[in-house]
Amino acid sequence: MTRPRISDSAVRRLALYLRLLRELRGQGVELVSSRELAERSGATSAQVRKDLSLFGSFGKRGRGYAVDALAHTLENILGLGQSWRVCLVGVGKIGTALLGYRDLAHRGFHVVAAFDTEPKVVGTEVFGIRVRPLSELPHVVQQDGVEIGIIATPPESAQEVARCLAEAGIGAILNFAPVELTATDHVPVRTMDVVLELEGLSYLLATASRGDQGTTAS
Amino acid sequence: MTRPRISDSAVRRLALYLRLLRELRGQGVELVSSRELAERSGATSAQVRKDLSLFGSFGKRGRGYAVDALAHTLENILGLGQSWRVCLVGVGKIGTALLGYRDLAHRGFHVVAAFDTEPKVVGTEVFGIRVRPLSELPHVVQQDGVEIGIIATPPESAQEVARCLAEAGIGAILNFAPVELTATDHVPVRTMDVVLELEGLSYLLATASRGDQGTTAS
DNA sequence: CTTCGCTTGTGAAATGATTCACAAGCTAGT
DNA sequence: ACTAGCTTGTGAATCATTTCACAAGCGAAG
Repeated sequence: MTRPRISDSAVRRLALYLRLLRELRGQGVELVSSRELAERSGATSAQVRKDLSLFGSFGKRGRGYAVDALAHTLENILGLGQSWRVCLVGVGKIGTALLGYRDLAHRGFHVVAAFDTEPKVVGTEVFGIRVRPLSELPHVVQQDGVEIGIIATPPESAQEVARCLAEAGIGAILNFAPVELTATDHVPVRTMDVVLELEGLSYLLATASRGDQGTTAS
Repeated sequence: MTRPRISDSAVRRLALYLRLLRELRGQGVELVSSRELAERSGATSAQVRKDLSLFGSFGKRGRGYAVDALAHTLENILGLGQSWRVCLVGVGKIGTALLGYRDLAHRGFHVVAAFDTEPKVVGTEVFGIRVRPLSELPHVVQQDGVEIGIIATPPESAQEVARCLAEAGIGAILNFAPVELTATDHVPVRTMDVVLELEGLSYLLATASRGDQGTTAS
């Protein structure tokens, strides 16, 4: 019941634990140890216990954690007991792929509106969602109580769209455009950038092939 | 010229700096200060200087950093002077979107092969890339020297594909399937998970709407 | 009822990352 | 040549996260 400051990486791990717990629940498993959760999530058992203990004591010593109860607790903490209304801005290739991604709805994220500026796209239906002109965004977000906005526009427009979403009272933004979004005070933004991830891998490859011919033991 | 251990987040920032530097270079800017880079990248100026100083001294006191020279240095460090060969496994919605994403090639990541198991897709051409049967993966990866593999399969197959890529001698993996990949020793994996990101935002929304009515100052 | 094996919960220690603060140094202007 | 105004590079300090290590507790078995 305490509400501690909790880091991004901790939240991510908690979401991962929840995913595993749901899977285990589906398999009829009733108890799971921190060691087991750790193995499946790539963390250490101490880390798992520390993460979970932030919010209280949910485990039974000697036995582990009750899968179903812990799943419900995490759902509460993460706000995943309820479902969220999401809107999508930018129905290009990525946007279309997202609209067709059934898992979003299954996991509680319902895309209730989509927007674009391109006249060829506006008015069409994509995977059952009608594409509206961007100008309707403020009205729809307020009217329908949209909580999360996904930006899948070209990078040039992303900042402007973010500002627009923020002004319309959106609660959070998931950004696929490869730019750093600023000036969205109070609205948390998370950016997913394929190229940036690839560049991170490039660094590892480059250092591995250069000096780091280490670990050539045996 | 030193090769320090460098954290993931630092690498990400360096890639971001590089992106900004290239933009500035395109605008004809020759010098940039740490303060300016910081503003545009969302970091602090001290952070920028610390990051850059890990690899040597590139700046001129009183003036800043030479845009072009620093860009080249970062390209070297990150391995982004060269181009990389990438293969894609899983030509579904996300896979198709990736194949159509021109920026990958522009940034030096060339998709040279695509694989799938679905008979309807195998043999077709998607955005100019012929889709091959998965069975050809080991041969192609070795023959063409593919360095990076992108997994865009359903989660059930992802682990198996990762193992296959690793055995074929791939250097790194970018994973879009919502599972933790293990058993790929020595092969770095980076996972991009839309749902996990949304769940992170969900946590923020949930805590914001619950107790945390703080910062309600006038 | 006692013992044994296993697991949690958690202070304390270690490690890692970021911020501070300032000496050193460059450039332009006088 | 000197001063004024910026900016870098970096040790030290702060802050955050992860790992360690172990007492406390549970349940099964005898």
